[in-house]
Amino acid sequence: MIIRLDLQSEVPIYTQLKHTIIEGIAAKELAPGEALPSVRAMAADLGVNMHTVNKAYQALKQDGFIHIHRQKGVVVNPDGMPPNDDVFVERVQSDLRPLVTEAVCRGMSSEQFLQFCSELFAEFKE
Amino acid sequence: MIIRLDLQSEVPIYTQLKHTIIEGIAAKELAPGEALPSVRAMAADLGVNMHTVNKAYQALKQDGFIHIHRQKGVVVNPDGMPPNDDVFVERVQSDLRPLVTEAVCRGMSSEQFLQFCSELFAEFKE
Amino acid sequence: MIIRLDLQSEVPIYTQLKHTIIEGIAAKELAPGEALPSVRAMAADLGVNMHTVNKAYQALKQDGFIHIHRQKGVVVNPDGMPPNDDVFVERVQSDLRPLVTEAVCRGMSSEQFLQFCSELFAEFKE
Amino acid sequence: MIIRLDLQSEVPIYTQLKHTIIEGIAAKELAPGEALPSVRAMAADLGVNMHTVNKAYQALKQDGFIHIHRQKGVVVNPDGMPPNDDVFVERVQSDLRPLVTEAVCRGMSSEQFLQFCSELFAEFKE
DNA sequence: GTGGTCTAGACCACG
DNA sequence: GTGGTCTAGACCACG
Repeated sequence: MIIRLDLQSEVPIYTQLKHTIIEGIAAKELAPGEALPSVRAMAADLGVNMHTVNKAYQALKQDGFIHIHRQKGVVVNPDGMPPNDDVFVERVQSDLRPLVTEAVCRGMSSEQFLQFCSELFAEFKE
Repeated sequence: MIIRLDLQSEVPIYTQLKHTIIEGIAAKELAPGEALPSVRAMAADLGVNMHTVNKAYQALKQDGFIHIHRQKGVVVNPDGMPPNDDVFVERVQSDLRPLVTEAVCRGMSSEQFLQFCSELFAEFKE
Repeated sequence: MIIRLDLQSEVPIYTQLKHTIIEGIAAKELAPGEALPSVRAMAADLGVNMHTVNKAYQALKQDGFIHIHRQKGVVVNPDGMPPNDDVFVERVQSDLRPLVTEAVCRGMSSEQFLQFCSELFAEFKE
Repeated sequence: MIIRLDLQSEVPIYTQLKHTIIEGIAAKELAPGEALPSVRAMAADLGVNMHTVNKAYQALKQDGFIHIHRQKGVVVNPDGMPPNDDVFVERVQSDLRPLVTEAVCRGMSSEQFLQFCSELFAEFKE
């Protein structure tokens, strides 16, 4: 799994890393139960600090995407992913809102917007 | 136009304000050429720091949503909205990506996701 | 509010700080809406690192005991405390279990144990 | 005696093992003088590291719950359990304190809390 | 070896 | 000024 970070981005490195790992799971490059590099190994790989990786891992653990075992190290949650619950639905809706309103202002059609969404789903849903 | 800010949100207040104003334009509550309250007045209204309002206004000006005149004050861009250009398209796609990948992981169907997008467009496109 | 930390303790400093703040709320020394010292001020007061205080604050925020505002700084949750929910009930039960089993082994009577609990409640419930 | 470990728990495995063995003694599943599996056998049974079992056993020996003989192996202390001394009383009180203060904050009644304690004692005191 | 905790110190976004 | 992020480096508990 190739991880590319944009150190110049507004998006914090740990958030980028979190997103990339979730993307890796969505793309089935990372299977449930599969091990992730240790905090130190990942940090060395990416050339970032251990704590930055740890922050991403803790956030992923908090959300239920990964488990952090004392023994096995870090693994993708073998019991499946966190659910499509109300909290997530609300987050999707509130994250979409400013994107859609700006699209409306700029004259991007709903068709084009939906097309982008569909293409992304197609990229991950085999 | 009623502006509700969530002071506990992770989203910076100036970003929330920017989003709300863009939403106001999308909803046609704010028409091109229409005046917005001065930085000072808006700050007093919302009970937030003048710096915060100023930052939101500057960002909106930068993106072409509003004009800031010394005399006429702040107005919604009378010449129309900024375009649906490549930069925006790329931003939409890169903002949608982490949302869609997490949706895929959590088992939210593309149909449900697209439905949310459609509903948002329906809310603003009369 | 006087905070005493035991730097030699097995209990991490940030956990001790978390406990002390919860105790301060239980003792009504800290009222809902009341401000706590900033991360830096608290760290300077206690002679510990900013990050250690921040970790305690983040944990308290996560559990709903405090709010961290960009503007007002850190305040005791003005909307009241987190609820006595199932998760807490289970935590109480699972934390009590090893304590009670060892008490049984050592011949501490349930009367004495309950007495200790009652005294603690009496100390905080006015 | 069935030992269930939660490998995902925050509680160290050796602590969980220690707790379980003390619980076994409290439940009279393990009688004074009764043999426990060797470090090696226990580790194999539980699928954990020998170091982990050894650490639990050493801690139990330190506290006076078990004896470790070169020849006879590991046995529950035949001379009875460690006493209900001041050190234990202080530990009970200091362990109860953060639990009770959080219960007070969350609005758990002392009655409910005491009830949980009583139920646990009832489970072990026949 | 691995994650957890802690420190010291820096820069930046936010207000 | 305040919290958020990030780095570099250290020690320790756990396994």
